[in-house]
Amino acid sequence: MAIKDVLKAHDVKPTIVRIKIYDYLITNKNHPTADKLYKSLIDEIPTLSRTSVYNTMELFTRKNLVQTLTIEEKETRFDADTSCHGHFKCTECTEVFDFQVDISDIKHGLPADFMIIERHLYYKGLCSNCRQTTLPS
Amino acid sequence: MAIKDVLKAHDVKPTIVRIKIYDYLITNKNHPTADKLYKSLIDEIPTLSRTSVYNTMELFTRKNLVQTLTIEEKETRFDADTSCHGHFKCTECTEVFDFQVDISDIKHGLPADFMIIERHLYYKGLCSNCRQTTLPS
DNA sequence: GTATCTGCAAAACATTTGCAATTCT
DNA sequence: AGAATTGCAAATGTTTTGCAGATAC
Repeated sequence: MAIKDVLKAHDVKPTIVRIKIYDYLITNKNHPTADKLYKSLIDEIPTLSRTSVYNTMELFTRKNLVQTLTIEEKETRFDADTSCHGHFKCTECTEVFDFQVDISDIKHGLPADFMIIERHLYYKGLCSNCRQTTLPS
Repeated sequence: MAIKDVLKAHDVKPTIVRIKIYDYLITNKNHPTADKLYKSLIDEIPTLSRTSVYNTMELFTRKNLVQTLTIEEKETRFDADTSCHGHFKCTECTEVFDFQVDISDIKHGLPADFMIIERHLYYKGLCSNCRQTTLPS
């Protein structure tokens, strides 16, 4: 399905800015911050503003086209994969990796009448690469 | 054990500011932000500054006296319970609840050579109260 | 031509930094 | 006195806001 049709299917009008941003997200599954999106796209869209990136991501989140990741304070990241999965952030290279996990049926101690809408699981640690580099023992 | 001894046990010199902050955290298990801590303690310690709150929380985190919660962008919260447990944030009343959960042995799809150092699980939704209030059906 | 989208500049906020004043031993 | 702690004021960095100009149907 073409990108513009994905946007339309989520009730989002396909504009240049939105198509390019969504394209970036699904092409580079790298959980970018707003600033990273801006810097990555400014060459392609020289008139792009940070405001538009924020506007777009707010819209995408509302329309469920992306999910918003809050792993580290001061950096909101976006993920075009809205399915339920975990995130691993390497504290050394700062890369964020997706991982598959089923957290929908974890036994938890919450009262039964709490309504759970979103579930987030993230780990922090060292990825394979950085583990070897920083702990050369 | 007296608070000052808890601090000493974690290699933290017990000063008035530090004792009051730690006292607040274990007395009100309400996952306060830095600003909430500041506002809650300014009456008791009229010379208190936000800087000291930040300094203290950074020290406490480093010395493993508290854990830092990042659930929502733009609000870092602190929890004096450093054991492994989940957090539920009610999006209506903004309250954060602890819940008991065992996530140490969740089956995940990460490569075996990733070194996991921290695990965080949080849910968002509506607590019992707000569920009744906002969905009166 | 009207509604929506975009972008600039300024504002808002949380957090950090540099440095001076204070406190503790 | 000397080292650590504290607090002020200014700086930083991210996100938001108001509004004007551009774009689309």
